[in-house]
Amino acid sequence: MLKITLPDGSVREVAPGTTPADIAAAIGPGLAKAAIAARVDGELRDIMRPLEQDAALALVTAKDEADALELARHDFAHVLAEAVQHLFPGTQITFGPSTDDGFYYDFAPSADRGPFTDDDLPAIEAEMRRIIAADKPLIRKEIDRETLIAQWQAAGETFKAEWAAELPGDEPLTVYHSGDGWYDMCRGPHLASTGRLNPDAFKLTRVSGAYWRGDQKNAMLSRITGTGWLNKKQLAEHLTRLEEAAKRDHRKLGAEMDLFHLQQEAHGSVFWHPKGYLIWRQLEAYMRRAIDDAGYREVKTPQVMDARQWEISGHWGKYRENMFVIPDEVPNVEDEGPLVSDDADWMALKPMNCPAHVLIFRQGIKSYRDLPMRLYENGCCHRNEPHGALHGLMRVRQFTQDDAHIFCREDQIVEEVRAFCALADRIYKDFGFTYSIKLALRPEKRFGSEEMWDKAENELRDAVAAAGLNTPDYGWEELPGEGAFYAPKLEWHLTDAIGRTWQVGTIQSDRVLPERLDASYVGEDGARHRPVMLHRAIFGSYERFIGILIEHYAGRFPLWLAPVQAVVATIVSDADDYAAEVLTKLRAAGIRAEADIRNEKINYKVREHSLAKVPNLLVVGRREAEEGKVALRVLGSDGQTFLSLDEVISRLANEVRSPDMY
RNA sequence: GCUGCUGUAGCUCAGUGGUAGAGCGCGUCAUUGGUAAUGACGAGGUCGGGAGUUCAAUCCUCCCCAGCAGCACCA
Repeated sequence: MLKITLPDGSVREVAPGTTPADIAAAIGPGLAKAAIAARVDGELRDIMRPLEQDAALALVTAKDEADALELARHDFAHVLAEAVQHLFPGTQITFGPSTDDGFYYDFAPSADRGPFTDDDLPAIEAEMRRIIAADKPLIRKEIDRETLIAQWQAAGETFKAEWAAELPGDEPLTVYHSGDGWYDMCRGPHLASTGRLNPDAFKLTRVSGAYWRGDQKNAMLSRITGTGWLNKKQLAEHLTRLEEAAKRDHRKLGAEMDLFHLQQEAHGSVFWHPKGYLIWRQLEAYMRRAIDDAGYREVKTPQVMDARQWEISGHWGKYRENMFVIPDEVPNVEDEGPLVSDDADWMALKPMNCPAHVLIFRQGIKSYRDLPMRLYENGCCHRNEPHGALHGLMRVRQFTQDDAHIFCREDQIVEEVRAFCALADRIYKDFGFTYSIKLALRPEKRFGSEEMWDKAENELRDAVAAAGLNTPDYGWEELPGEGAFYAPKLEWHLTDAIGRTWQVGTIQSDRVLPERLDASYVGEDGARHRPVMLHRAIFGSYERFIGILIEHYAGRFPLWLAPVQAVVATIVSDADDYAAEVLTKLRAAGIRAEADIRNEKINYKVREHSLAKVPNLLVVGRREAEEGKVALRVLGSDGQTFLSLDEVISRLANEVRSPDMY
């Protein structure tokens, strides 16, 4: 007999081969119905999988939401695969996991049919519902590896055969059969039967391409993605969340609020409109105050440099596919012949600012007394990004980084990184972000010795500890293998108002570039030494950061960033003169204000400026004009307050200050 | 770059093998109205670009470009 310990501490003796489902049934019919899986010694398992030894057993029900969702999503993927193979014989199955909000399955469609399209989804959904309604048992079986590979090959499932052959270990593999002979190789666990899924809790959302095993060199598979939940309500809530996120889309709000636009003649580069550029200028001014205080000095470096310089820095060899290159000669103006000669010299638009900053450092002889030297640049970079990667402001081909390089001695690294952590902390909090910090450790392909990496990683660890940020509150985590090829890096991941995360800030120590560009300083000993170079950014790029801010604030910028901080709206034209007076005073107080004296009803004006997300609406009619007051309506509130003009001015003048000016 | 989808007025979208329509916006006129849409009239597009099929293409076919969703990429 086996001794099975339940969560309440009680022990049941059962015969070997008893399943968790049997035990649930023995406890009570309610539990038997609710139990969907089991945790056996902590491991999530099928409820129908026989117990073979003494174990601690906990039955899993829908109340264990994380487990229940994981099981359901995994099963949805399984049902999706079966449905597709029913409907489209000849389609090969490959791989289909659960995801954060659902599941997907990658298929290799038959050659004559080609990839799936959106039009196929309704039929597939219907077939999935049929399979769920059929309530087919999902039966786990162990199968000898060679047998399975032979079966897959016989069935023409070459991807599965490849996968099975390469799975590590030599123990038997597991497959899950669903009723009528269909099966997929899968570690499991699964629900006991397809009928455990809620047919109204999933939706196929898209088809797309995906490379086999995530490698561009491999075949392009056809991926069908769905979202899956435990019940209809959860699905509806999820769809609502997606709609809410879509409302914040910076591309949509950017157009509606007249902040910027993109067009195909300059795809990947932004046309900033006056209101959008106003936000940019606020951020720029804010950042300049911050870096001035922190002991940086601002520089400006060339947009175009000779290809030979990029060869020396290593970019020509490692990064050229992302660079825009320019012939260093007068283009051929004749109708005939090539635009440039075969032996043209080449220049390139800078994709990064770091080499230029080293070149500034190298001018003249630097002493240890000059260190740390912190050079900051609003550096406009161009990168020839793959077209499919471009996305609004988030991924562009021309962008401006808040980029700085700190040249310092080895013994200054920890303090410099610590100070940067403090600076970043203050800045992110000013924008209302929380964040987590990750340390990306040495990747497989890397330069430098193990000793150098040990040292570099420890320096960053020490600095984060010195800043007090290596705690769970700051999501402190180390990411093995994620570092740059020349250095480990610290990454700041912001969490926005609706819980999404964005990687923006970074600092990384670099001993490679100073070497390549032969940067040196004279030490106390009179000898030449290599400085270490810390690459760092807080916004990352102005473009992307503004994109993130638009979505974070849903377009309702805090007052100091709002392009238009107040609108004076008249009710009757008799108040026009007074409105002009109010406008003048607002502007004199440094408030970005406009007047709306159009011949429109006040309802119309309120609606329009509210939709335009103007933070303060100052309504003036005859009464206000006579009494020297305004009716202040603050965005997001229903009512209005009547204040004297002086009160409103002093109140707004106080509120429009940026957070670092308090 | 790869797979799929999309591309009609400033915006959102409808539509048809016989050279296009709505709402909003815009303009003009009337209206001076107290906190989320006053009314009337009017202007505005050759239907992403190129080629082909056809008597005839915005609509069908092909190529190109861009956008969108993923994948890959992201110093």
